[in-house]
Amino acid sequence: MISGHNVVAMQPRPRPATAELPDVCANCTARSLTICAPLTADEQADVASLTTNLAFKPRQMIFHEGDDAEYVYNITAGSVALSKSMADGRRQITGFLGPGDFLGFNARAQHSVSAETLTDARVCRFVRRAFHDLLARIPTLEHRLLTVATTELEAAQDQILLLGRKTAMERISTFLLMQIERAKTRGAVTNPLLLPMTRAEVGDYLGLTIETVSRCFTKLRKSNIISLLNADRVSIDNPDALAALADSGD
Amino acid sequence: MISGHNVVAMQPRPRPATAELPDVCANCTARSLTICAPLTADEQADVASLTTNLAFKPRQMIFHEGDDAEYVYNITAGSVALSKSMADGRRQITGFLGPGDFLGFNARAQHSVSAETLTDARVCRFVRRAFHDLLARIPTLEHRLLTVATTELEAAQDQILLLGRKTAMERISTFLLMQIERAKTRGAVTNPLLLPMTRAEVGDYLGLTIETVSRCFTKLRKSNIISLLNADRVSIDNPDALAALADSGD
DNA sequence: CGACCCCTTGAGGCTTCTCAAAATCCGTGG
DNA sequence: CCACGGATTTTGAGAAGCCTCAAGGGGTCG
Repeated sequence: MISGHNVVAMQPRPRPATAELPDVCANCTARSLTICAPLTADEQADVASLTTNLAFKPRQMIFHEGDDAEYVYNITAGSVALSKSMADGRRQITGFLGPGDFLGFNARAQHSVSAETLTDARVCRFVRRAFHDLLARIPTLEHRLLTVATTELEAAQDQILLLGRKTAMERISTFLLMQIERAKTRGAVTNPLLLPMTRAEVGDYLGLTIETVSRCFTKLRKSNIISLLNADRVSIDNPDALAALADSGD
Repeated sequence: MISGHNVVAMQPRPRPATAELPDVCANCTARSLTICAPLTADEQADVASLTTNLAFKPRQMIFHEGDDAEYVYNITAGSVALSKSMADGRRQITGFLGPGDFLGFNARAQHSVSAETLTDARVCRFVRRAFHDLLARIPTLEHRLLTVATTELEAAQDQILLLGRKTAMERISTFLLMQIERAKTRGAVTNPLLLPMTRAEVGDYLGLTIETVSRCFTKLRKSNIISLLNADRVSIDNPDALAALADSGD
């Protein structure tokens, strides 16, 4: 058996048990405004009229790799993991997304990754075709999306460097720093840092096994660089040491 | 010493010895047409008026990671490698580009990767600011660029899966199949396949050492799946076996 | 023809993975 | 409030794949 993921027995793709929210979600419009600003009031109404708001529970699939890309989503609350899997069950998480991020915006007609919630989550859903029409109507929106896409591309390049050339300790250190930055950007508490993902998910994101992830956390703890208040609550005691480890090994 | 690249002694960033071509390159306009089609004649003239055409020799840097992103480039001929490096010289190639691909189109004001030619190459260069103005003037162009960016993002996700979860044999097999697809898309000869990059560059792309790359090629050769006519000319004798190896290990 | 560079091959070591078991956490129910 | 059960995390021992270091082979260009 090759490295990879504790195989979750490839379920026959249960459709997500989504719950339609009662009305157009105020958060969504607010978020879209944040993302696509500056839009006119008419444009905002245009965007809002196309959205359906959905709520997901933790560990629910929003869509699967290979599915027809019928919808485009914008996350309004919660965390989502994007992943790709191989036939034998090995899994790679390509990114963690949060409020404001787009999901399922593909060039092709099929989704290239799967999307699974890590926490309770809410999304605005657009019919794909309508979303593309919307982009054609609102160049500001398309421009904004291009900026988002190139930013994601840069993040992907960072991840490629991490996976191709960094050691386990460097990956974990980089990951923790990344999560701290995310929390800052979101205005969340950065210390102690809350990790919404399991060790298995961290491993699947960093190209490591769950055991290696755990061992690295332990090593950081024994070096007094972090403390584990909880499996998913990390106190960052020595950020400088963490930054040093992120680029120069152990 | 950690895995990585046969250190090329971090040169003090020699400026590229570029050569200005005499006039607006016909290829460039044609290429832009290919890429941004359908543009009106006026729009084409608009694009062409902004370009400077440059020629590069093999192994020349077009720009470095961290440099101010003064220009955006479009490749009209030749191959280019994008890479990121770590302080100790470990290098990761994030992608190989060819005719029609854009270079240096960033959200940020600094380049996030370095760009180096693999072969003789020609590029159309745009002043960054002028290029962004151009996008604002020609929504068709911006739309096309968004499609390009999302396509590149999907390629990056494939690369992330490869680096995070595939074995050396799987990486090499996947790589060869990828190169065959590229050649097909370009209308180039697919068999024997011409590899414009060295073993070191293949290694830096696949997150492997030069020795491991070489050993995998040898193994494929001894399995009668490929033949090496030359270090950089590969005959693909059993594409099906290669495809099988790409996803299921050795 | 020789020098240089790149590629190939070999031997040994190290990081990470695999397999296994113990410890801890957390929700549930008494 | 405490006990129980399942899941997750941690820890340990051994194996394996890939890397490191080293040397030899082959092609190209002056």
